[in-house]
Amino acid sequence: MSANGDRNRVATIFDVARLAGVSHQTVSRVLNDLPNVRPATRERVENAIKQLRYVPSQAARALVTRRSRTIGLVATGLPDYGPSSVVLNFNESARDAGYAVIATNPADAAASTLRSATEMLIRQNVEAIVLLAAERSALDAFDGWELGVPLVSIASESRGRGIRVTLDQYQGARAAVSHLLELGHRDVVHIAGPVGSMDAEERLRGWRDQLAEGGLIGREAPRGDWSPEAGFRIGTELVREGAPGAVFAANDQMALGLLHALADAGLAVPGDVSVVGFDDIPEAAHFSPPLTTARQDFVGLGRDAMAAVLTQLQDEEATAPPPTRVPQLIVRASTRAV
Amino acid sequence: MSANGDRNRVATIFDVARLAGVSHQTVSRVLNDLPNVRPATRERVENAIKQLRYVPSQAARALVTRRSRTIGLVATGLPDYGPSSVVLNFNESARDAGYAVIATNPADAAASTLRSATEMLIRQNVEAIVLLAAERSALDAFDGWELGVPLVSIASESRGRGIRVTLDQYQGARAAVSHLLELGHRDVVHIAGPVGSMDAEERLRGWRDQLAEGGLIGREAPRGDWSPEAGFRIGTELVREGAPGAVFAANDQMALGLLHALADAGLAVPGDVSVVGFDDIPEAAHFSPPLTTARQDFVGLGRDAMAAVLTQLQDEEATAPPPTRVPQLIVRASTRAV
DNA sequence: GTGTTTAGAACGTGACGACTA
DNA sequence: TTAGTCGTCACGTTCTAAACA
Repeated sequence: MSANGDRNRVATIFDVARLAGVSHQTVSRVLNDLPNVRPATRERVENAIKQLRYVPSQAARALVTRRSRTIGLVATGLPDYGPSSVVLNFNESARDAGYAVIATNPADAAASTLRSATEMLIRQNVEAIVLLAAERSALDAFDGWELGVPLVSIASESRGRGIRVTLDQYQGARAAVSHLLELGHRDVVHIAGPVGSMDAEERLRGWRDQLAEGGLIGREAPRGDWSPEAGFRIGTELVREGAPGAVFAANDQMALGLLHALADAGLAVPGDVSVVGFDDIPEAAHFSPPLTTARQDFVGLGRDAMAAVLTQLQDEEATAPPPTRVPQLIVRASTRAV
Repeated sequence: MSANGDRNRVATIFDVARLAGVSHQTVSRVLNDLPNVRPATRERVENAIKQLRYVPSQAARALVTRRSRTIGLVATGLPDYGPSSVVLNFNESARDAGYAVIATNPADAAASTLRSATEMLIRQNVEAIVLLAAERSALDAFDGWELGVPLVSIASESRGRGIRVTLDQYQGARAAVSHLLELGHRDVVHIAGPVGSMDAEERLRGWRDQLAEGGLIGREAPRGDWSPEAGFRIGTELVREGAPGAVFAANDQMALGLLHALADAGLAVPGDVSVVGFDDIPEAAHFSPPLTTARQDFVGLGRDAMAAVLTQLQDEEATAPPPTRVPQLIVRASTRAV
């Protein structure tokens, strides 16, 4: 009957106070590391806390301080490697700053889905909301919406409200294409990401601009959806039309599918076709052949996002935007001079 | 000055009550969908809520109901595909059940790290804790620890306290090896995962038992750490010792590194060596060659975990363990009959 | 009576001013 | 004066019981 311990009662600050022979207010001072507590008193209180296995009620605390020590994260694009890494690193940074993270992963990027996911976070009284936005529409869903808390968006376009942190997709793409041009390639096809993806648009723009700077105009392939399957399908089409000398794929997964299609067609990489990807996922170094790609600093991005949150929460105006991080080209074996 | 709107005051239940011309208690009834509210009254209250953009304070609610509507998730093994998928699907299931998830990702699996991460969740007054445990030591860190809330662990071994949900690594491994045996292979090497990983141990055991049932004893390769690099390194060593007829790699990433090493050595897959992986990551279908592997139902696992939480939260004893899910072998082009 | 509504008492903290040695 | 301590109040909700149509 009572084997599972039916003492539901949990110790409160008053229980601690009684056991330590002080007032609850003194216990509160100890809990919050405030001064003006005699060391001996402090010790008695701390012992009582340990003895009763007392844990302060975050609910009561939040009620009176109006601070939940909680941040809401709306993350799209999971479980892909990039977004997953950002979430992971954001969580770590938040923990280091003493915040807990309530994460929610909308099933799709529809405005209504995003809003209801966010409303759940608001109901949980998060102190700020971080939006990891893959698609432009995700940003738009927040337009003209007064959340009541600061908003930080991780996105490749500067639209909508709130602070933005980002990785420089445009420069990353230019570096990738520049590498191919330096190798003497002139026919550089781009397999772009899906319409509506801000990363996809920026990489597409970088590809086009870098080619234009060399007086070239690139062939546009159909756009993919980031998946290896898309890369394979589009690669197969490319081969049918006549394979280009070089392909810049908008991410590593599509590059993988492309490699598959080229191999199936009996084309050698980099012998016949040079391939560059984007992201540097952990698998990329062991593709066949190992992939040249643009590495993104997801760790830094997660940290930037949390730093932006803290700025919003502490200061009112001091919003020096974080320095934008530029992807770094990792040259492996999938590219070669013509 | 006041451009950013210095009205920090947020509407309370009393403000709504006043505007609707009712008592705060009636508003509460409306909020909680309780009966005995006249339709006309309900409508007036709902209008007032909308007009004031009122959001109930979860803190105040949690204080009086002692329910935070929040679940803590301690996740190890991120950002790998498997754990990431489980987290993603658990989050969705939790949201469907009306719970928010506070996730924390301990940097390492040391007991102290795990405990402090968990203590943060306890301080947030989560109603239950879910432990996504890759390593055995993670489970051990919770041994003999009275959390004060239900514990559900997602793990491949049944040790420690709390309810456990799992995928059947052992049967998955047997299916993989069985496939190779049916193809006529006798020399089936296993590249196992790291010591301490429960998944690794179960897959190793499945490999050994399935071989033994055929009267065979397998060669043991050095153990890897799940990474493609480990697969490449161990693969290179295998080649030096004389390549086996078949290899069962404990996960797809190591299988990828192995494929890379075999290709470098000029060995054909599946011509010279057959390879089977584990997980079926999205990339696996486009490896060179496409990988035969054991697909895991991470979606179902996440759901199982949330179902277990709800069971713990609602009933006291009705703990029918969830049915264990068995991985499904996906046969592609990396295996062939001898 | 019965369906609706109301007033007051918790819940467990932190803020604040007052009290003591 | 001042370091240390204490008592009262407020935070915004749900619960309980009583009052009203």
